[in-house]
Parts: sequence; structure tokens; C-alpha cells
Amino acid sequence: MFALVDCNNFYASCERLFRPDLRNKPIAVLSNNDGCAIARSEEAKALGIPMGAPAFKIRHLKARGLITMSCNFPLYADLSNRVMQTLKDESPDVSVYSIDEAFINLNKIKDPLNFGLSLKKTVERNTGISISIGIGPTKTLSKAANRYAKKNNNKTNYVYVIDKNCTHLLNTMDTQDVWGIAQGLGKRLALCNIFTATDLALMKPYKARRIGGVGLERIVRELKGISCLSLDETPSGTKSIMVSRTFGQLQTHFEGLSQSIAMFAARVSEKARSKKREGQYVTIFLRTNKHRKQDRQYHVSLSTSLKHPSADTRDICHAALTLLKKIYKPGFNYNKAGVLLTALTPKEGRQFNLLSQPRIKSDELMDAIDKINFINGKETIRFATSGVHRKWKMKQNNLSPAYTTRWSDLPKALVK
DNA sequence: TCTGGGGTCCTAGGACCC
DNA sequence: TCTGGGGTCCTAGGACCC
Repeated sequence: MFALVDCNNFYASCERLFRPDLRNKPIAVLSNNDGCAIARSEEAKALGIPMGAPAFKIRHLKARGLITMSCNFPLYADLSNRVMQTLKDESPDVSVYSIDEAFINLNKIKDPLNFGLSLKKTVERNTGISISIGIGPTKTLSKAANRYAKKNNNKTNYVYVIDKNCTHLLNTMDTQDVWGIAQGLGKRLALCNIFTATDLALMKPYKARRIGGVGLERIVRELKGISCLSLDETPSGTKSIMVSRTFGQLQTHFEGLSQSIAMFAARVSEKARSKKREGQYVTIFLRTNKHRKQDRQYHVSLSTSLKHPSADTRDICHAALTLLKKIYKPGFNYNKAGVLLTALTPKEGRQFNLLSQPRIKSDELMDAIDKINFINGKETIRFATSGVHRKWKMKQNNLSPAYTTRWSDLPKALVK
């Protein structure tokens, strides 16, 4: 048996935790650049705001009490860690799946329902974050159970255990609500008269493979109750690291792009070092805004191989800027760019190259940079290629304080 | 005017190996 | 006239996840 634990309206709940005045009010948390809604409180959902709604299309709802907030990932990451730590304290087999979700292996648990109910209480007491728990014989079914628990919380109290006979639950589930199926597959399935999760569960696996490859076959088997996805307690480690941003203003000139690419490359290198990994390939991409029909469109990416795996900012920056010179074309309105480092391997057990040695004292230099920036704040020292005047900086007009990760932002309690 | 960021996995095709 | 089989690795692109 698997349990899927999912935090309810996670980002919105985090924003509320230190702002009791926001309880029972419609809140939408916006993506970077305050672009679109990526989380909504129940009250905001009730206003009819769909996931991913552009901010400018929901602005008029402020008149009806909607509060929009910029996203505050340091806060969400810290609260996520607290939730995950509580789960790990309560159960030995936890696999963190995303910032607000984790799977738990329940094979040794005799009474899954009571385990779930008590786990929910503990997490809420320890962290203040409300969670839902779905329990089932496969990961896909536990996801379905979780969805059911949330939708019927007046009956389930946010905890639901699926049993072998779960037709009532799958009957009312569209294919696109099944974990792993989105628009593309959903449309293809509809052409074959497959509309509900029950239709899927009754499919022959070989037929599923023909329509949607090995992924869909797995989904079908999992819905039948045959576990194909294991808990994966020890994931193999990060395989790729990306840093990308939509610009605050459209960029046309090489200089602005090269500054942002250099900064992304520096961030990618820093992230790799913090994970003690090194990457072999550097990819960059540029794109124009697909929503601007009046603009000529250009979406492009290009990769290169480093001489040896590296997490040295100089290596990755140099590779990224060389790539940029190759793909940059003047005359386009670029709105997004990014740098990707792939084929990551652990720094321990690094494979050296007979013909090209790593830079001398690279580790010491990078270490010094990271330490200075850790102690004195981000980008206290940085490479000059990443620019001084940052026109492409992103918008964050309603950013909450870093309540739990910055001394100056600690919440204050007034005692009268 | 204004539409996110960071991941994983799969597939197809090409280059290359013996 | 007629040119194999079985692999791996890499890249690009797409689909999907939260």
C-alpha cells in the first residue's frame, strides 16, 4: 500500500501561516514576474480562477476581495522541509515527490486509515500546514484516492483509503484527471472512446502501449491495481539543473541577453556545487513571447560538451556565452532565456581526462566565492559578464517577508 | 500592456562501434 | 543488379509532473 500526502493549497497556506488576517480570504499566489496564478486558496477557486490564469485576467476580481501575492520560494521551501521532516519522523519509508507531496510505503502499517488520520493531525500540529492523504495499492491509485479525499472532505476529513472495488471513484474521474495524463494523451484517448478512469482501467495493456507508449501501459496496469512504480526511496540524484527566467522587459540586444545568460550560468554552477555534482553538457535556449502574435517568433536551443565534467562558473559561463554567439539573431523580441547543465555526476569519483586537466585550484576559488556570498548575501561578488544594470530583472510587487529564513524578517508578536 | 520555473522520462533519428 | 545485425551514445523535441 502507498499513501500520497499532499499539502492543501500549499503556497496559499504558507502565505497564510504568518498572516492570520488572510484566513478565509481569496488568495492567489502568482508565478515569477507576477505573471499567472500558480496557487489558489479555496475561496479564490470559488471565484472561478483556474490554475495558470494570467494575472491581468483576474485583476478585476480584486473588487471582490481577491488578494494576489508574489511567490516566495524560500519560504515555501523551508515550510516544505518541515512538513517532510515530520513525515519522516512518523514513517521510515518516505519518498519526497515534489515541494508539497510525498509518497509513503505503508506495507508494515496494519490500519492505514487510522495511520493517515493521526499523521494528518501530527503534521498540522507541528507545521500549521493542512494536508490530504490518499491511500491505495499503487501510486496511481493513491493519487486518485487523494483527489477523492480532497473533493469530498466533508465525508473523508481529507483522508481516504481506496479498496479493490473502487469503481465509484474511477467512474467519476476523467482520463485527464489521472496522474500522467494531460491534454495530449487525453485527446488521443477520446478518439478511441476512452473517457473515464474506468475506461482506462478496463483497457488491454498492449492497446494502451500502442496509443501512449510504455507510460500509458504503466498507468493502465496501475489502475488495475498492479504496482509498476516503486517507492524509490533513494533517488539517483539530480540529473539536470536549469536556471531560466522570463524577462521583466523584452530584450532585443545581445548585451542584455549575454548578461542574463552569464548570470544563469553562474546560478547553475552554484546549484551544482551545492549538490556536489558536476555536469558534462551545457545547453542554452532563447525564445520570443509566443503570446505576442505581432512579433516574429524564434525558439532555439543549442548544446555543447565541456572538456570534462565541471561546476566551475568560468567553464559553464564560457560555454554558455559561446553558444549564445552562435544562436543569437538580432531583430527579435526575446522574452525568456535559460541555461541547462546535464549529465550530472557526483564530484566524488570524478573521472579525469588525460588530455585536459581541470583548472588549478578551481575548487578553492569556487569555495571562496560561495562562502563569501553565503555569509554576505547573494552576489556579493560575481562575474562582471553578468552585468551591473539589470534591465531584465523580474517583477515581484507583492512579496511576503522571508519569515523563517531571514533574521530581519522574523514575525513579531505584540504583547499589550 | 500583461501568460512561470524546474524537473523527469520517452522517442526518433543520426553517428558511430564491431 | 545485389550491401547485415545488433548495439551504444548523443541530441532535439515533446509530453508530462508540480
